[in-house]
Amino acid sequence: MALDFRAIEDKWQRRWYSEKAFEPAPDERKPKFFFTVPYPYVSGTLHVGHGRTYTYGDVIARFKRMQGFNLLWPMAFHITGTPVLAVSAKIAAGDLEALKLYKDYVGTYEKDAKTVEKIVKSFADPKKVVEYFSSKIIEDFKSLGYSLDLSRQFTTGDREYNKFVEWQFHKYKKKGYLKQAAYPLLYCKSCANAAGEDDIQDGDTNPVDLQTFIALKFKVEGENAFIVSSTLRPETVFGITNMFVNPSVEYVKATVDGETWYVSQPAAEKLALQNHSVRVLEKISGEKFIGKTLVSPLGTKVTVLPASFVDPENASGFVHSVPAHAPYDWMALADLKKDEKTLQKYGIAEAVNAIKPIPLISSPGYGELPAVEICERMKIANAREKPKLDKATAELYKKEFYEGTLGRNCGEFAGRKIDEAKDDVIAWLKKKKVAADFYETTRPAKCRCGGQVIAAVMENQWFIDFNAHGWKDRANDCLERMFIFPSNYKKQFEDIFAWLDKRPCARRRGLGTQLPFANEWIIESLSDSTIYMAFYTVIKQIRRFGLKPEQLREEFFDFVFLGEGTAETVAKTCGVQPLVLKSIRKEFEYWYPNDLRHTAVAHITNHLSFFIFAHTAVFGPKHWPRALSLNEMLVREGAKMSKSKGNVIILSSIKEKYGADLFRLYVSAAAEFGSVLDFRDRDLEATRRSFVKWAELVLLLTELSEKAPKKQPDSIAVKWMLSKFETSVLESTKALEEFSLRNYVQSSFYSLLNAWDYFSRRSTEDEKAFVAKEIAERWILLLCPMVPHVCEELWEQSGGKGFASHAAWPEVREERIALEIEEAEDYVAAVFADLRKVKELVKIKATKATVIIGSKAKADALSKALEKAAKPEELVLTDEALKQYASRNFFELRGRKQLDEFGALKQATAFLSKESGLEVKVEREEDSVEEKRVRAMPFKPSIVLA
RNA sequence: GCAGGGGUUCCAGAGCCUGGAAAAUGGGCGGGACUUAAGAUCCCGCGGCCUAGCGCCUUCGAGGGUUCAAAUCCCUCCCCCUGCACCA
Repeated sequence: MALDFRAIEDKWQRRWYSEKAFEPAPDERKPKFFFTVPYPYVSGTLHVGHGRTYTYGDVIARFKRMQGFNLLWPMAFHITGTPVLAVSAKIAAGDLEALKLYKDYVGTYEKDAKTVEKIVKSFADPKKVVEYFSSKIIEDFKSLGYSLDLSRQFTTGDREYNKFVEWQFHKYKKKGYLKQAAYPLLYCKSCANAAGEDDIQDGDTNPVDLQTFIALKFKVEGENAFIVSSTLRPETVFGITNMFVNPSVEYVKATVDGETWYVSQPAAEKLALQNHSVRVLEKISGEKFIGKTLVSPLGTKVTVLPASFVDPENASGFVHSVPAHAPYDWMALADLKKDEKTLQKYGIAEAVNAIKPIPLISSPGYGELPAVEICERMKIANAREKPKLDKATAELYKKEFYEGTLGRNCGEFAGRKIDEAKDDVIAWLKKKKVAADFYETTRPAKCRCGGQVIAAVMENQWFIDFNAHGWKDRANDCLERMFIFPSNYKKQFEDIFAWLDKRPCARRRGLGTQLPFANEWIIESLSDSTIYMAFYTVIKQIRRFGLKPEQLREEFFDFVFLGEGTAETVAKTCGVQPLVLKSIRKEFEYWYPNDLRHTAVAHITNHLSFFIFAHTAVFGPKHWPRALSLNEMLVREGAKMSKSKGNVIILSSIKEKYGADLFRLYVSAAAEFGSVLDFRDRDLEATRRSFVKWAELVLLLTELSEKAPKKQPDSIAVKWMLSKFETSVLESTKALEEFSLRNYVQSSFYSLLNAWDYFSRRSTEDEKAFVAKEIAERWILLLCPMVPHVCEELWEQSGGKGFASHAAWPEVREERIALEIEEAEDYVAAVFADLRKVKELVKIKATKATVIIGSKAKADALSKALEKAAKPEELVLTDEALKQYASRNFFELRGRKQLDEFGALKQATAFLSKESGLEVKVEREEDSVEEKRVRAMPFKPSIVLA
C-alpha cells in the first residue's frame, strides 16, 4: 500500500490542532517541562532558517513530552521597535520596492491578485501588518507540525504586556540598574532623529560607524578666542609644529559653551547637536587665518598655514600639523615650501622654512621621521594623492599604535607604549581644559530620506548598566548552573558577560512600552523581551478572568511572580479576587522556571545574555533559567540566503515543496547544531528516498507481524537484530537527552535501516516476522519526535491507541543488548568479506571454500601473551607466525575477548554459502588436513578455495 | 582591532574533550544483481602499491615538540567563517 504523505500531514495536523493536543494545564501528578523558543518578529514571512530552529525545538519538545513530562511550549509575537512601523510608512508612501516585496509575501498565501492588492494596501496601518503576519506565521508553524500551545498567544504591543514590562522596569529602577547619561549616536538632520543601519543609504553594505576625535584648543595671540583643531591621535600633541587651514573654505566665529571658538561652518552645526551650546557670531574666510600665531595646548607658538587637503566637513575643520608622524602634514608642508607664490602672497616663507618636524614616537623598523620615510617609500609626490596618503596614514598609525613608544619629549608619558598611554594623554589634556570630544561619522552618509547623517549626542539617554553592583556576579552564577549545548558556547557567554557594559534601553520612536517614569521614551525592543516566558504562564488566566490592564499594577505582578504581599491586600489594591490571584500565582509556580530555551547562535551576544541578566535581576535563583540549546545558521546551496539573490525559501512553501516530515528529517540529519547547515535540494531528494523506504518498510513490518511465530526462533541473527534495535533505542534516547539530533537520526534511522538490510539477507521468513513484531511499533515511536505525521499514521494502522505523539517513549530492553552476539556477527561479516575478497583474487574458478579456524592452543597462547605484554615488543610467543600476527594487531586484539568462532561460523554456513556462491565448509585447525591450516589465526581464519 | 569558532577522502560531515587499527553516516561516481527498458531497490568498490591470499606504504592546513604511540596533547605560522551594541 502506498502512503500519501501530503494527505497524511493534512490529516494529522487537523486532528492535533482541533483536538488541542498540545495545550497542557498544570498537573501536579506529572513532572513539568517548560520549553521556549523566542517568538518571531512579525514584519514579514519567516524562512527556512527559522524553520531549522523551530524544528529542532519541536523535536526536543516532542521527545520530552513522550518521556512523560507535562510539556508546555507556547508562542507569541514580537512587534516592538521600528520595522513594523517602517513597513507601514513605506506602504503608505507608495514605495515601489516595499509594495513589490509585500505583494510577494502575501502572494504566497493568497491566490487572487485583487485580494493581495487589498491586503497589502491595508498594511498602511501597522496593526494590520501584525494581524496578518501573526496569523500566517501560526499557519506556517502548523504546516510543519509544531507541537505548540497556541492558547497563550499575545503580542508585545498588547496592553497587558505593556503593564508587565513596566513592572520589570520599575524593578530595574529600584535596584539601580538604570542610568542616564549623554550618548553619541548617528543622527539624521532632516528626520531630527536617530538613524540606525537600516535608515542609512547603503548602511548594510558600507556600514557607518562613530569615531571620537579629540578637539584641541589653540589660543589665538592677541584675541580671547581659540582655533579648534581635531585629531584621532591626541598623543602626537607633543609634535605639533603648525596649524593648517583651508583658505578656500568659510569658517565661523562662534561662542561655544561660553568661549569663543573658530571652527568650520558644518562643525558649528555638529557641536550644537553634540550637547554644546553654540551661537554663531560671524562668517570668516579661511584665508584670513593664515599667518596668525597661536599658542598650542603645550604653550608653544605655532603659525597658521594654508593647506587644501583640510576638509571642512570632517570634524572641526582645522588640522594641527605633526609632520614627523603624519604623512598628510608632511606632504602639505613640502608642497608649501615649493609654492613660492603662496609663500610670498601670505608672507609666511620665513615661518614655513623655520618648521622642523618634531619626532616623538619610535617604533621598530622606522627611523626618526616615519612620515617622511613612508612618503618616500610609497613615492608620494604631493598632498593631493589622497588614496596613497590614506594608505600610508593607516599603515603608520597601526604600527605606531601597537608598537610605538613615546619619546623623551613627551613629558610624563615618555617611554610608554601608545596603546596603553593614549587614554591617559586624553585625560591629561581634558584636565588641562584644552581638549574636548568631537564625534564624527566614519564616512559621509545620507539617510534614506535624503538628509545628512551626522554624529549627535543624545542627552539623558537611558541605559541598562550591566556593571551595576553585583548584577554581573548573579548573572555569572546563573550561567554557571545552566546546561548549555553545544557546550563550547558557554565560554562565549562568559566572554560576552565580561564585555557587557551599558546598553541604551529606550528610544524616541518605534512601537513598544513607554518607560513608566519617563513617558517620552519607548523601551527598546530587545530590552522588552527578556523575561516574557513568565508572561506565558499567566496570560491565559488574565484573559480568562477578564482582568483589565489597569488592574495589572505593580502589586499584581509582585504577588504573582514574587509572592510578595498577601492575596487579600493585593486583591484590594488591584480589584482582583484573591482566589484569582492565587490561581494565577499557582500556575506561574507550576511552570516556572524555563527548563530549556532553544534558539539560533546569533542571539548569544544580545537576547540570550539579556535573558539571563534580566532573570537574575527580577527573580530568585529558584526561577532562573535552566538550560539553553543553540543552533547555527542555514545557507542555501553554499550561499547565504538573501532577498537580492532570490534564493530565500519561505516557511510557508516547505510543506508543499518538500513535505513537513521530510523537511524535519533532513534538517535534523544534515548538520550538527554547531555547524552551518547547507540546505541542498539534491541531498533533500536523497533523504526522501530513504524516508519513503523507511515508511514502506514499517508498513511491511506491520504486515509481517501478523505471521510472527509465538516463540523466538533460536537464531543468532534474530538476537543480533534485536540487540541492534535495543542499542539504537538506548543511543537515540541518550542522543536526544543531549539534544544531539544528528546522532539520533543516525542511530534510529540510518543505522537501523542498514541493520535491517543485512538482517533480511541473513534470516528466514519466520525470523523476520518475529523480529518485525518485536520492533515495528517501537520503531514508529522512536522516530515520532522527528517525523510525527507519518508516525501517527503508521501508529494508527498498526493498531496503536491515541496519538503516537502522546504515547510513552520506548523503554530500552537492556536484556536484549548482547554485545557478544554483535561481536560474533561482526566476525561473521568480516569472514564473509575475506571470503569474497579471496574469491576475487584467485585465478581459478572455485566452487568450494573451506574456512579453517585457528586452534584453541593458539587462542590460549595469544590471550596469555597479550595479558602480560604492555606493548607489542614485549610479546612472548613461540609460534613465530602467531607472534607476528599478534604484534601487528596488538592494540586491536588486546581489546577483544575470546569468541566461539566455530559456533558463530557454523550457524552462518548457509548464509555464507548463499551469499558467496560457494559451498562453504567450516572446520577447526585441529581437525583439518589442509596444508594451509597453519595460517589460521585467532579471529582470522584461513580460507582455502577449490 | 577585539572576541568566538573552524581547516579530515570527490562533496557534506563525524572522530579531537578522555592519544591506541583514521575516515562513521549521507551524497556523488564506477561495477554487478533484478528488470523488455528506465527508475526504484539490493550487493561490491572508490589514497597508492602488491598478492593464492587475508599484506605493505601514504594521509587529517604547514612546520616543530611531548609520547612506545598524535587527526587527537603542547608551541609557531598560514588560511577561512561569525559577532562587535540601540539593529531585530
